[in-house]
Amino acid sequence: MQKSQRLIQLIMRINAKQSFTVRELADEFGLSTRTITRDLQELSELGVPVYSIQGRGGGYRLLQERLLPPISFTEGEALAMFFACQTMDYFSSLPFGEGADSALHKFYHYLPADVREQIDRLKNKIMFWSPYRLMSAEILQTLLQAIMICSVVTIEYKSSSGISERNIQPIGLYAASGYWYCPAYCFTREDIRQFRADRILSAELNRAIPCRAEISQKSLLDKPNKDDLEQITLELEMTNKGVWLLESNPRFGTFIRHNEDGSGALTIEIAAQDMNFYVDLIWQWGSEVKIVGPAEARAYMHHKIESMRLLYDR
Amino acid sequence: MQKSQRLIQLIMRINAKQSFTVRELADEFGLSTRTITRDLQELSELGVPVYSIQGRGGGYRLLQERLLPPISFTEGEALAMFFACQTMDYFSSLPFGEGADSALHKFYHYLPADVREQIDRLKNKIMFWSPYRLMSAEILQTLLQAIMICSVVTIEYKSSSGISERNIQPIGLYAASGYWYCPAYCFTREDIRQFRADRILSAELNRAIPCRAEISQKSLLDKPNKDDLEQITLELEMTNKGVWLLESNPRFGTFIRHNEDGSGALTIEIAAQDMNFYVDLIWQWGSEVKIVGPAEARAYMHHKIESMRLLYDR
DNA sequence: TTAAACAAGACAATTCCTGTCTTATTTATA
DNA sequence: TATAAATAAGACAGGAATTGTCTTGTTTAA
Repeated sequence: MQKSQRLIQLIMRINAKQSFTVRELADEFGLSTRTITRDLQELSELGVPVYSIQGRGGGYRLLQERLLPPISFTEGEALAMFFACQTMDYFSSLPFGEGADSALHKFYHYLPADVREQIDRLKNKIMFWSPYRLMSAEILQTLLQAIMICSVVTIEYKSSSGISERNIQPIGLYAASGYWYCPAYCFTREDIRQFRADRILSAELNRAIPCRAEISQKSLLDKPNKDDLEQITLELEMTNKGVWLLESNPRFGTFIRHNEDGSGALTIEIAAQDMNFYVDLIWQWGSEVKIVGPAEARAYMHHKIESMRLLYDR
Repeated sequence: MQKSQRLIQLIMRINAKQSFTVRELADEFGLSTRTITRDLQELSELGVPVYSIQGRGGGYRLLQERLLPPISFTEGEALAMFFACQTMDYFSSLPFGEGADSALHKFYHYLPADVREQIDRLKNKIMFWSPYRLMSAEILQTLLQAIMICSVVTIEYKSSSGISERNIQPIGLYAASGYWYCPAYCFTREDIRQFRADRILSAELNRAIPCRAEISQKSLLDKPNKDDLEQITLELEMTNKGVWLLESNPRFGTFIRHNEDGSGALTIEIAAQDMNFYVDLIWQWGSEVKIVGPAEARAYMHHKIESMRLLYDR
């Protein structure tokens, strides 16, 4: 193998190991140590971040960084990655938010001029607005670490009824509609609960409590099994505007039955225990969406209206 | 310059041009055409996607793709890019969603084994859930194209009052709380309006109408100047739970005044024309958040309560 | 103190790289 | 149809770069 090709191979090889000795590589490539030494020197001059440690047990190390071998991306891919990283920029509260920022710069810098121009044209024209940056990075980081090493975390959680201390074993983290959520097994409630990360006031790894193996196996994709819960049927009627409002709602959109005059109706099966949640949700649409049944849902609605009257009628 | 280093230079040079002849490069590097031919052959064997066209006007071309020179990323950067691309995956309705997907695979494939393992451990544990995928990619693509070439678009828009046809000149695209929005100059209203992309039923470039230069200059960061609008002061009172609810709301969170008993109050300046919008927003919190003033806001609230009573009391 | 690493110079043998020359082939254009 | 402008690729010799060996140092953990 010629030198020019060997150098590229070397980059990949170095990439795969994080630490190695000259002797090792020399044997691997069937070359003398002198040659490998020279190659490494050259790579170093070309910007590959390796450094050497002399002495027994020494060797070459990658500057705790990893290289990527020369990959080629298509223009579309490069664009996509750029904007993807820009998105991450807004997730600065995430442990690797910082990485995204620096990757973004490297990426941008090495792009061919015309792709860069295209990006410039779009830069201020496309945005992913997200309020996630409001979160404290520290707590997310603790949660993330707990997920990785399957540890229990002691948190202070601020629920509507006040602040309480709990031990939880986090299953994952997900961002949805502007908030970070952490599904976790709660040792107090002895069940899986969703915690909103911004309501966790403090979080600390707690190694005293052994973690539950069956919990650490779970992934975010495992849906809680709601089959065994009592189901009820929610019936709604919508005005024309109500239809328009609900059409784009991922929860209800697909269930709408359209009437000829533009109004609509909707029937959906929900878990009985979620009823109040759904009524509160539907409340936001005011008189555009009417709850027809069940009676308990209507009763809760009446109750809400009554408390509004009391609040405003004096 | 030695061959090994020249090859890396060559990659970058090729990257910058999309098309070139052997002669050109030979002059540029001060080498014979034969050498360059050999180099290109070698690069081709190393996976650089160049191809040649023989005959007059021929030359070498990059396979309509662009290469990136060998960049090195840190482990953190690689992780960030991976998750960023995964995010993009959910934005599959975006024109470059597909690119993100393929970039993701390339990226993942070339990562060193232990970084890959780390990603695997986190893959199902961190997610960015977004409902953007519900959007038709076609319309977003048309809008995006219009933004790039500064063209007018004829759209069918579904507002609450029905479907209408309009000519608009898009300024940008942004994703927020699960929807894509397109701020654009509306030729019908003769003003800038926000269009929700999923309510655009069809979109077609319309080159017949000349675009407005002052509009194509605008970026998403240009905030509409609301200084000249009439301002009113909205006053709210919250229960303990109301405080808890509003704390995490980016619109109100920072303005809360806390009382000793845990309840709170809030004063915020808003544009008079946005009042109904704000009252509708506050409505969702029911009796936890009370509007104290101005009188018009309370009147609108009363009106909403009354129509709810009528709807449910018969 | 020793063994295991890296650091780097010198030099000859060898390999490879490069330019030149050559012959073909392809393709657009006049 | 001829021509010019491209690529494709073989052969070969001279020169340049690469390589291995040998050597002398230095650093560091055990």
